Amino acid sequence: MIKQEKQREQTASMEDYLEAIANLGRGTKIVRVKQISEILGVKMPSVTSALKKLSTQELVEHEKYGHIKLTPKGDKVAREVIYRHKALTRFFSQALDINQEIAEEDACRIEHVISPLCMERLVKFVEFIEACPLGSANFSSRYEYYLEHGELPRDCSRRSLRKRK
Amino acid sequence: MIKQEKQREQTASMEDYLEAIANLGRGTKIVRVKQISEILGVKMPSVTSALKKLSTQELVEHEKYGHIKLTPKGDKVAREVIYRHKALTRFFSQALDINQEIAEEDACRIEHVISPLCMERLVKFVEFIEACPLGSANFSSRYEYYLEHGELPRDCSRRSLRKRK
DNA sequence: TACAATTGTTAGGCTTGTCTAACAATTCAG
DNA sequence: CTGAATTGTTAGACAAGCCTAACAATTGTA
Repeated sequence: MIKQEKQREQTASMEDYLEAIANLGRGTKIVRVKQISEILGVKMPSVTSALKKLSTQELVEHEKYGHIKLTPKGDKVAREVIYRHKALTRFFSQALDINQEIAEEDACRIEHVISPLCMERLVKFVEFIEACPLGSANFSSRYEYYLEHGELPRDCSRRSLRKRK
Repeated sequence: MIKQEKQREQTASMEDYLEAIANLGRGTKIVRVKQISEILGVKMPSVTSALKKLSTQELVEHEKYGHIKLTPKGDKVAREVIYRHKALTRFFSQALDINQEIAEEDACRIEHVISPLCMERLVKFVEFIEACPLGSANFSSRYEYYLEHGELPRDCSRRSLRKRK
């Protein structure tokens, strides 16, 4: 709970705006203030003022009543946020067996505060339990058994492993 | 990145204050404004004003220049935060093999935003990989191998499992 | 006990990010 | 092509949470 020194270059809010713009702008689609406001659950004036702020930071291109587009710099930040978002969602849904909706919600909040190291390890962890045959074949199912019954499955020891179908 | 409807009853800041007071007050120790300010990395006037706010919410007992103490209600909130803090730290350090300092830092931030379900699953997950012999005996070491070499260890299949020492 | 050092509070300012109300531009339908 | 509907912007207010400067209470010490 100790406050930390080093801080992110963008606030959670600004990261949300960048992320939303990136997602809405997929494949040359036109991005509108209204859409951003709906996705983020804020009113349009909040979007306008965020766009102004992001413009002065050269993360977004935006002129009055005109197009909205990420600069390369803004796009880079957005892609990083989206990467964290996806990785977290994947961890929660695949590794922890949490339903998509809640997995997304938590990812939305944690994506703004997790450190690069934890992020990297989480990704490796998911890769690992997906890649390792032991993981995919047995780990998940035993974990699920544990979730459901609150105790370890009978085959949860090396000795009995080969007997599993 | 979609903004969510339901929100916590306390802000991250207020949770931090409650957590700090609980930690400082362990075993009838006297809690001081100065200490809180140092732990949280804020100035004393910020603490005073937070205490005022928490008093009106009946989470803290505090009179001018006097003692600082959590009410039962405040203590409950604090214990929940501390529980999340510890569980997250444990997950990062034990399961992801992240050093204590960074594990704590991330826990400090994530403890304020993680959902009850993800929290619960994370706890179960750590319990599971600690309890399951397969986990403790092999899982960790194989994960560490993977972290270090970026590829799966040779024994990462059921067939070769019994050969492992 | 008195004064110096320390601790705590008050007052007021600042930033971030939200909102509402009012107005302006754009778009669309007839 | 023009007026109505929609979309976007501006202006200004507000809450949270931090800060500094100034002052007040408490504590400790000679």
